[in-house]
Amino acid sequence: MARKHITPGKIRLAEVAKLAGVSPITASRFFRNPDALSAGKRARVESAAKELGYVPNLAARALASQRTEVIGVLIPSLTNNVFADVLRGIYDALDGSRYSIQLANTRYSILQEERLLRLFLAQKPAGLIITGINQTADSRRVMEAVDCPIVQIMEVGPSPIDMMIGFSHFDAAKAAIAHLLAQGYRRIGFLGARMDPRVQRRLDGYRAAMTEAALFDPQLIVTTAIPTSVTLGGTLFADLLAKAPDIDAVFCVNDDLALGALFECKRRHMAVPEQMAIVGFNDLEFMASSEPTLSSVRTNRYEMGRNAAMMVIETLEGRRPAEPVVDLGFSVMERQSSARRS
Amino acid sequence: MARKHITPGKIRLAEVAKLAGVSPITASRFFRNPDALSAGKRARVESAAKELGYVPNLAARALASQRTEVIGVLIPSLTNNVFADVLRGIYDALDGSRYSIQLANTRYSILQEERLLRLFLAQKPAGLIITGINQTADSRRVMEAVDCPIVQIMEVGPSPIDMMIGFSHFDAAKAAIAHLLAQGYRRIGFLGARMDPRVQRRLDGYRAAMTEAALFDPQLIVTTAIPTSVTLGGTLFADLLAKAPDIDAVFCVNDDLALGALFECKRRHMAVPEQMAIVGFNDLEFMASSEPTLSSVRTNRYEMGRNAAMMVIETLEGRRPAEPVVDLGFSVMERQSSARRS
DNA sequence: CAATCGCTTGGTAGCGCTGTCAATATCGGT
DNA sequence: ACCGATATTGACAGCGCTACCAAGCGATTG
Repeated sequence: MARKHITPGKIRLAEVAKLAGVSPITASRFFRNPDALSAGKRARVESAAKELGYVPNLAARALASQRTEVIGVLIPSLTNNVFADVLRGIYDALDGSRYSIQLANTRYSILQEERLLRLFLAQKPAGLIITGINQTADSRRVMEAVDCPIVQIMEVGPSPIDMMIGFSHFDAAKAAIAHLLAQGYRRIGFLGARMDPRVQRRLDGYRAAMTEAALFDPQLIVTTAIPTSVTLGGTLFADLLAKAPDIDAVFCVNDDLALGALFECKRRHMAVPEQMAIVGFNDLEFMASSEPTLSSVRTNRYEMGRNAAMMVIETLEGRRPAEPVVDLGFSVMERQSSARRS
Repeated sequence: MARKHITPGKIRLAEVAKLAGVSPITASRFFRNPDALSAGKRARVESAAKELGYVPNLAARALASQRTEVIGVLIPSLTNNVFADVLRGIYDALDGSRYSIQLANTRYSILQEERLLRLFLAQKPAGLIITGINQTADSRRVMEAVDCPIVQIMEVGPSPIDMMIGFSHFDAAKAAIAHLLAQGYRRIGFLGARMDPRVQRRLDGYRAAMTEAALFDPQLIVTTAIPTSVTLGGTLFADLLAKAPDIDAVFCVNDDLALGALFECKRRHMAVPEQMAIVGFNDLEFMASSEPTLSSVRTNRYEMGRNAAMMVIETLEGRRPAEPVVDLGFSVMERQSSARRS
């Protein structure tokens, strides 16, 4: 005998089948597709499984069926509130389903992403959720070759690998600037941190809006590769004021920067919005309850995660979503910090 | 033949072994314990694996070895910044190791936690990280029966299930109040939300400090079961002021509440700290850059996650940590919002 | 020089489940 | 009563890997 005898207390599918008086394969079917059983056997297997406290061995299942029930999720950051909301949506959608999540953090590196992707795909995931549309050419190739539903999240763009859900960062930033212009602001600064591809597209939206209004001026732009923080928002805003002391508004690529800018204004006794309008991005919870309340661009992060997971599940269950690319849009939340100029 | 023939392109351990000119079992050992091979074979297997792009099949490994290389992590919330930091620590510690993480969200329910725990343990995880010390009696029983390293995180207390890493929420809150008392504040309010066990212990710490100073007054306490938010901080603070208009300071069980209280002070044109001192808890990044800067109790969340994961790994590798219970402490960050009363 | 030891290596037999296909039961229609 | 179609069930083999045991081998020892 090659190994020690079977653990006596261990409950395997065979035990359940024997107690139910059916063959193991029938018991197996009960757990995967109960409708295929006759009502009588279904009830017998069910009660046998409950009586024995049977729990399927997922490793054995994965090995025999050559697939897993794991959905891989690749996100660039665990700290960022934005992804926390997306993740919550994903977990909520998968809660109670047979699928579980394998999470990995790319740290905003597409090379890391490629490495993690290969790692994931080698384990034959049931599906994949990946952030953004800027993968390496190799990553794309690998994903196109693989046979599982893939959803790109956080933004929409041309040529999805498979499915896609998000919104246009370009349009969202442009709309934020349009709002400021409509309120009468003219010298609108731009604050950007971490400059990942999506932030870059927000900058493009800003540039487009300002150029259309014939107000574009590179002096109005301050960016850095440093990860975002409230403190950084204050620092960058100070830099911006040094470069362009005559600005009357500032668009921040996220709400942390906006909050930092607000505090910096307070420190300088600049009235918001009278002397300085502020608009953020994402509309985190605190934006609506600061003093003054801060304008922002609301993005539907929870829904993005939730729908992405649901799109994967539906595809796996053969009900492929009618529309593979979903634009969740955004809305400009106009609050005190960008009220009309007096 | 029971199933279609082996996929031609598939690379299995056997292929690697053949190319390397060794037996499959020797190749297997290379991936699990390279030191057990002679230098020559080790190099041959290594280059064969690389040449073929071999990736082990984890399902087969788990089935054959009767264990997985998955560490289960049970946390109460995905949204809370505090857990985001802990998670980051865990992921960082496990990055590059053979272990992966299975995350589940208990939503602050110990019954959910028990359910998830059973689900996890049925899959024989390599280890387990679980939040807090308030598990159900059944959960405890189940965990004590299982043979894998378990780390309770976020707080320390008596009778660990296995290992434990955190700090005393009681002492931390007490220290925050001691600081306010030392600064001359006397009517110190308490703002609490979500009132989970750890927040409850912060309340106990507050009560102890106030009672010792003969300043305890139940009118000073405002709590709610509602999940925390900045907006809620403002609301609760307003409630507190209605109950006890003569307060001169407020201790908030987390930084979001503290920020909300600060904004509410601004709305009411109450000077901070002259008319109202504020102290938060956790010391999130923004506390140091608000205007005024906000005092808080710094907790070592990232380190907690990181060390917890490392404790699990070390135990798995036979180097059991000398000290199974680690108190990471805290520090009261004294900032403008609780400067000495003038 | 035989006995012993430690280190490496390999053979064998599953781990617990499911894909494939065949066999049987059931059923309505003619 | 017969036929084909459909619904249910089961037998078999094997998914890719590792636990267990045994054997080979050179070095060490009395």
